[in-house]
Amino acid sequence: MTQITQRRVGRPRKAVLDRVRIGATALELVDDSGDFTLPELAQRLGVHTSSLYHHVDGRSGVIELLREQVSDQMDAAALEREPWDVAIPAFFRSYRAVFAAHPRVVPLLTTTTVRSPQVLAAYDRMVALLEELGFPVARAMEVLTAVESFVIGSALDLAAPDVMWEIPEGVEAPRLAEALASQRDAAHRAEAAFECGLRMMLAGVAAELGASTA
Amino acid sequence: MTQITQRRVGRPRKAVLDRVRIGATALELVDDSGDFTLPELAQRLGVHTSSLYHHVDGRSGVIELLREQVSDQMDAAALEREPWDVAIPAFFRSYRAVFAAHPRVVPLLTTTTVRSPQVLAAYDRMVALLEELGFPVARAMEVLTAVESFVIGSALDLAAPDVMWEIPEGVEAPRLAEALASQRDAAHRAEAAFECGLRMMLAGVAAELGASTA
DNA sequence: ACCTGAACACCGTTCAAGT
DNA sequence: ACCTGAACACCGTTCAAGT
Repeated sequence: MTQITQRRVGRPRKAVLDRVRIGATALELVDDSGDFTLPELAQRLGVHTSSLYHHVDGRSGVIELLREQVSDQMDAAALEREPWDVAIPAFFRSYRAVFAAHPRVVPLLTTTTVRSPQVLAAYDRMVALLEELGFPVARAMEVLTAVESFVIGSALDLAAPDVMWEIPEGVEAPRLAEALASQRDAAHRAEAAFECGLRMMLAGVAAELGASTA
Repeated sequence: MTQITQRRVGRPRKAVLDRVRIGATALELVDDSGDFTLPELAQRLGVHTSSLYHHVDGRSGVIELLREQVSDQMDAAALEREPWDVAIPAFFRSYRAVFAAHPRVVPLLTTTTVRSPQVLAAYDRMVALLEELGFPVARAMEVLTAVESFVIGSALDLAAPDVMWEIPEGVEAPRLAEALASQRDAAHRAEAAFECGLRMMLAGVAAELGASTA
């Protein structure tokens, strides 16, 4: 019986790795376990840790791939809709929906800069929309950054433990305790708060516009 | 010449470490370098890594201490003011100010649950305020969580690199590019966006109240 | 109770060797 | 160009030994 042993050393005829496969596998890993290490990732890919360095710039490079993976799933086309107060919430809902599907990646992506072409295109479009509404450029950026902060915070809320607040023994917080007790499950809670905040933000845009043109 | 060599082994007469000193030193370290390791922390404290385990539960325990350090600096008393639309922004400004003073700790604190008595007292008071305004409990929690998400996102913005968005070569985003160019320095930018968002959120509270009681 | 020093498992990164 | 295997520095955690 001839054992066909695959060659184990040297360059394979066809590359076994590519950036997309690495990114997709890393996303799976984070979805499953909440974090990733390069050895774990390499194992899932059936490869040695050092092989990864031929395709990505170490751990931080993998995080970049994670960002690309989720960015690609956002619905940038949502911003083509009319009018602005349909387009903007539609985009941010898709933004949040992607993170709701992958909550555990959120903490990994909070610190770095946005470079994704699609996401940049979306923000470019939003700046244009806000300017059309009558905001001067500087004000448009303030509004946009404020909304962005809210959305990022809401995404983090998805990754948070079931309870955002926990009242230890001996601490008096009766109103908060009652309010916490009245909440539904975690997923519903986070979504309701997001929708509420989105409405508040849109009301805020209108108010800012009034103040800005007056 | 008699060399007075300090004893180096066994329990010291008086404990050299305590939780507050560990927390304060960890905060310094994160302020300086953006992160911390237990060996680094131990070195600053003039002690061996393993000594830390007599006072805190490893690395995650140190992160808890960091949370306590910053929570203690928030102005929970701000919520005693009147009326509500002075009290609430005053509290969140102090909340943000603490993180503005320690931006690099923010990414370390995003995932865990709030347990700090002072902060819980603040949220308890805010629930009460919102209920007095006429919100049912469930709605009050939605509003509060939305504002909290915005504030956390804004705190993260402080830790972010100078530019939140970066347009790579070949990517078309003329409006966004222009808007980015018009911005002032990072600190000013983040603060202006925060103040703008806070105004928007307050306008949103008013709008929600109208919708809720109508 | 509290600090030490050694030990362990694990991680990220580098690099020469192989095709 | 791309995978391997060994190597290195470093980290978090544990624990027996010492006072």
